[in-house]
Amino acid sequence: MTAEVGPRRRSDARDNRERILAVARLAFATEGLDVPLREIARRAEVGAATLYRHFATKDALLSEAFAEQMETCSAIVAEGLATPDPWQGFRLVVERLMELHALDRGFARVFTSRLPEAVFAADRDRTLRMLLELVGRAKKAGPLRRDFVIEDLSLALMANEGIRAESPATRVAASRRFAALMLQSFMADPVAAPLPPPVRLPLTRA
Amino acid sequence: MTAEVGPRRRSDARDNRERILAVARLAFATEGLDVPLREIARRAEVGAATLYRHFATKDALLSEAFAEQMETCSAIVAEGLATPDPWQGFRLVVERLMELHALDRGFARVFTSRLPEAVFAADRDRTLRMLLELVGRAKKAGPLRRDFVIEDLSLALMANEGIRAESPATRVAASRRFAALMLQSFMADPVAAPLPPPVRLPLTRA
DNA sequence: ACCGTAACGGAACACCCCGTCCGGTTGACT
DNA sequence: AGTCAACCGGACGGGGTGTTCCGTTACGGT
Repeated sequence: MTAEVGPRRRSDARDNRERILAVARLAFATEGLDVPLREIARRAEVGAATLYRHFATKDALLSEAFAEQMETCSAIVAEGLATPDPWQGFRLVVERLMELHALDRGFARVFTSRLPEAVFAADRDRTLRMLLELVGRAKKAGPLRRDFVIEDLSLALMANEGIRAESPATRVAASRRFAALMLQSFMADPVAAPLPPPVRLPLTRA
Repeated sequence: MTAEVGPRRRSDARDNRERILAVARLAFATEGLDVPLREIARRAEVGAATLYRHFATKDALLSEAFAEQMETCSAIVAEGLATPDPWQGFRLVVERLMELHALDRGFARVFTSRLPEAVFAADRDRTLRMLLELVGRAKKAGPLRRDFVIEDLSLALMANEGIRAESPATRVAASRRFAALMLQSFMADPVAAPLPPPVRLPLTRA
């Protein structure tokens, strides 16, 4: 799936493609999905048509741009699954996923929606299976409440998306506290643990 | 501020105004804030200009449309404050506010943003003061964790907003479970209590 | 050095939105 | 009934977005 030589491509085209992807990733991450394609083209110093020649539609661009993050998700879950203590693994997954989603608004949005573009479906399913396994272990080991369902994680991630803030830093800080709260509520025999510092939330304008 | 007779108005105009408000409330509640004004005008069987004559700008319409819900919020908090057991009061407030916000997406959005249109500022501040009082009592009584800050409620409400679903019913169900989870994490000496039923989340498309 | 063709970029298309202006219509008071 | 202000709906201008058209450029193999 990578580095197929394919028909010899012109090198400038290849460069443009990379540049567009890089710019798009940054833009979507920091500004969300509704960044105009024109703007991305402009920042990549490319005409609109060029962008469309490389990515037939906006969705296509989104899929490609987020493939990387999708793999990061997989990796996070895999790491959680590899952690000896299932609860620690679960906790790590929740914290890391939420942080990732807080840092990349666009990806968060795509992740909780469904753009079942083939690119995603595979990773998604694999990740989901690993998650189910991890959840099973964490329940069996005791700390995760028995009535937890995988949808509760979706719920938590969607909710995490709702957290808006002026700066990414603020958003991450708020998200961190939120993750700690959620984790607390996921415990079978909860113990009130200290939380990350509260965040002053200067409500966003839009 | 209400029912000023003012200069005799034509009755048809008055009717139109009411109809527009009713339609707008419904539309904003079920579809969010970005319903085109034209669409609202169309549903109210009124021309665009008519709508603008009654409400100078979209923000003006929003303010008027949500004034009612804003009062409902106040009422909820007041009721919570009037509840003998502070924790029960707090719990009631969280549950009711979240349900209200789940039922009315538009209002939720306006509430967690700041449209400090004079109409709101007053209610908002009053409500906030009551909330602080309630939080203080709930902490003093014991059940609410000491490191809870009022921003955590904002956080929870924003997060609640992130919960998307196809139907309002699904959204409310999901929101209910979410509220229960959050309440659990707000407790100083948490006891894992049963949760509302989990919700299958057929991820939304957009 | 040359030239075919892949790749390019700006402008144009089609659509949607907010907010305003205009000529015809209708309610209410005399 | 008559009159006039207030109201009405439709058309208009300005701005924005995803996507496509088409004349032009410049890569890269010979």
